[in-house]
Amino acid sequence: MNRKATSQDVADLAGVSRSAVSLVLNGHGDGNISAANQAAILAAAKELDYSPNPVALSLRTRRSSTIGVVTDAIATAGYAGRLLQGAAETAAASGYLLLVIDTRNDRAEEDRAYATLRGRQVDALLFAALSLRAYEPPADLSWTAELPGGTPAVLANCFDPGQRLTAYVPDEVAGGRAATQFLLDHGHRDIVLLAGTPEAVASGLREHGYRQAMADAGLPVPPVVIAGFEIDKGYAAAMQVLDRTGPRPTAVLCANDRAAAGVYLAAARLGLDIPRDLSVVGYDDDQNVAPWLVPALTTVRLPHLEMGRAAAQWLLDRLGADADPDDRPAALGPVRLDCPLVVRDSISRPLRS
Amino acid sequence: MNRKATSQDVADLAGVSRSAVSLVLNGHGDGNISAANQAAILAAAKELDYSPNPVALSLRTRRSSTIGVVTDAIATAGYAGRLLQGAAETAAASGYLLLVIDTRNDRAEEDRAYATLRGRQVDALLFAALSLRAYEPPADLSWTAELPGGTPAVLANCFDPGQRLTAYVPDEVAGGRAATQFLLDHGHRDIVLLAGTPEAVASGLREHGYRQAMADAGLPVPPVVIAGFEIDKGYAAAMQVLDRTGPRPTAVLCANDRAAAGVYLAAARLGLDIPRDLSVVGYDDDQNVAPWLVPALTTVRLPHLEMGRAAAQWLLDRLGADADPDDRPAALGPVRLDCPLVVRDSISRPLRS
DNA sequence: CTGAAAGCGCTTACAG
DNA sequence: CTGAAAGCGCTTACAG
Repeated sequence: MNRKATSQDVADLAGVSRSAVSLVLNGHGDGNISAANQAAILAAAKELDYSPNPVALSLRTRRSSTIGVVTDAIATAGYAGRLLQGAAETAAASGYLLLVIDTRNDRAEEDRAYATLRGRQVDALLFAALSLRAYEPPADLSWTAELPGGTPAVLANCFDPGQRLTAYVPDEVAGGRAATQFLLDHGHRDIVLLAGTPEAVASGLREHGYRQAMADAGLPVPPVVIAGFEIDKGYAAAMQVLDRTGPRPTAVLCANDRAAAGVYLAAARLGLDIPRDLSVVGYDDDQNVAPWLVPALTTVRLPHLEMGRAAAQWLLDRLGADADPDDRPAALGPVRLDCPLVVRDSISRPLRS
Repeated sequence: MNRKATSQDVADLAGVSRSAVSLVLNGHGDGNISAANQAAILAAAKELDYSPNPVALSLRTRRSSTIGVVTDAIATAGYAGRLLQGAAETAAASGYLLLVIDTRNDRAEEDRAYATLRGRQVDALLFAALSLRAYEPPADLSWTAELPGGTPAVLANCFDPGQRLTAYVPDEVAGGRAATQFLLDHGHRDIVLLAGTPEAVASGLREHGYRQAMADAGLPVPPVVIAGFEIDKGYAAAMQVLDRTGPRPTAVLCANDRAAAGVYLAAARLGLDIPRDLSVVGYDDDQNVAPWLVPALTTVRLPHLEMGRAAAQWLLDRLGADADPDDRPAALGPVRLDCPLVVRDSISRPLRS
C-alpha cells in the first residue's frame, strides 16, 4: 500500500510548514494563516487524501477517540449484542471506536481489562452487563470521573449500589406493570406470573410491577411460580399451572420469551390454543423467538439499543465538555429506560370473563 | 490517577539511560548492558510497575497489537458471538486486542471500516460473517498479505470465491452427512430434510451431505421441503409433512435449531411424541435453544469458537513470522472445520422399522 | 502572518 | 559496555 500521507507531505505540496497545516486543518487557521495559504493547504490535503495518523495524534493529545467497553458476557448474549451496537453507532457518529473486552464474569479478568484499557489510553469507560444486576465498580475509582481529569465511566444494564456511577437500566417495574395492565385491559383476572430465577434482579422488579397492577385492579395475586429463563423451565412451570382439571389461569406472564416458548410447547401438548384458551406475554422481545412463535408473541421489549446509545452519549457529552469540568451532566445513579410493550398475536379476551 | 511510569522514570530510578531500559526490557540486555545495571533496571521496572505505553510503542514500531475485525452483523448474532470470543481469547493470549466494526452488511460502511482500521494501524484483518457465505474482498487488496509487507487478512465463516484469502468455514457437508448417518444408524429410512432458505449457502451444503448419506445407504431421497431458519418456518414445514393420514416420515432433519423448535410445536399440536413418534435433528447447537427443548435436541454444532480461534491464530502466526516473509503458512482457500454431532434426547429408533 | 522548536514515550542505530 | 541522538506523526506554545 502507498504510504499514507502525513502532514509533512501536505506541507511540502502546499509549500508551507507542518504547523500551518495543523493549524488550518484543525480550524485555527483564521487570524493565523493567510487566506491564500489556507486554500493551498486545504487543496493539498484533499489531493493527498490526508487524514491525521490517529496513533500519533493519540500520543500527542493523550486521547484515543476510543471508548473502552468491559462486559461480563457478550458472547453468549443474543439480543444483548444490541447494547454494543447502540453504543458503537453513537460512538461512531462522533468518530469514536469501541474497544471491547469480555471478562466472562471473572473479577481478576476484569481488573486486567481495566488496566489494559487504561494502557491503551481509552478516553472513557463503559461497563455493560448481560443481564440486569448490581455492579460493584473496582475499588480503584481513580480513573473515574469522580476525580478531576479522570476518565468518565458509565454503566449499562447494571447499576452501582453506591450510586457513584451513572447507570442506564431498563425500567423493569414499569415493564411488568404494563404487561399485566394490558392483560387486565383485555379482561383477564386470573393472571399467573411465571417468574425467573430468584437471583435475577430483573425478575423481582417485574414481579413488583405485576403485583402493583394486580393490586391497583383490586385483584388477589395468585401464587407466583418460580420458573426460570429457559424453554424447559417455562415448559415445566406451564405444565404445573395448566395441567389441572379445575379452573386454569386465563393468562400467563412469562419470565422471558424463551420461557414463553416453553409455555407454547406445554399448551400445544395439553391441547390448549393460544390465544383462545390461554393468553401469553413474554419479556425481552428476543428477535430469534418472539416474532416467530405461532402465534407471534406479545412481549415487553428490553431497551438494549437505547441503553447502549444513552450510555455512549453520556460519555461523549462528558468528553466534549472538557472545557469546563463543572459543566458535566450530573446524572448520577440509575436512569430508567422505557420497556415498551410489543403487541403481537398471543393475547385475546378470556373465554369466560 | 498517578501518572503511569515511563521508561524515563525507570531509567532515573536505576541510574541509567532510557536506551538501557529499553534494551534490557526487550531482552537485548545481554552483551550490551552490564549485569549490575540489568538487575537495577529490572528492579526499578518492577518497583514502578512499569509497562511501555502502547500508543508510543505503536507510533514507533508501526504496530498496534490490535487485530481489526470487520463483521457483517454481530449484533443480531446470538451464537455467532462465540466466533468473536474465540478470536478474542486467542488474540489476548498473545497480547492482542480486537477492534471490531459491525458494518450491518453495507458495502460502503465496509469500505469505511477498512479505512478506519487501517488508520488505526491494526496489524491484521479478520472478516467474519454471521452466516456462511461467499465474501468478495475489497478490490483494493493492497493491505493484504498478497503483497510483501501487507497486512495479513483472513476470513471466518465466509470464503473468497477467488481463493485469494485463507478462510475458516464449517464443514457443512460433513455435518449434514453425519446427522443423516446418525438417523440411519438408528434404523430410520424415511428421513425428510426441512431445508433452509435457498439463498443460504449452508443449507445447500447440508442438503448435499444429506443426499450423500441417503445415497450411500441406497435409499431414495424424499422431496426436500423448503422451510427456513425461524420457528414459524419449521412449524409450517412440519405441519405440511406430518399432518397427513398416510405414512409419515419417522425423522426430520431441520434447517437449524430454531426451525426444530417449530417442529416441536407442530408435533405437540399433532399429538406426536418426540422422539417416540418422530425423531428430530437440529443444526447449530444454539445454546439458547437446543439444550432446553423438551426433550433436549440432538443437533450438529457449528464450530464458531473454533473458527474464531483458528482465524486469529493464523493471523498471529503470520505476524510472528515477520523475520521471513516466505516462511508464512500457505493455507490459502477454505479450511473446513469439524461440525460435531451433539447427541441429546430427540432421537430414538422408529416404531415401525 | 509564519516557521523552527519542543515534546508526547518509545526503540534503534550510532558514537564513544 | 554505555549514553546521546534521531525519528515515528502530530500539535502547541514560542520567536520572529
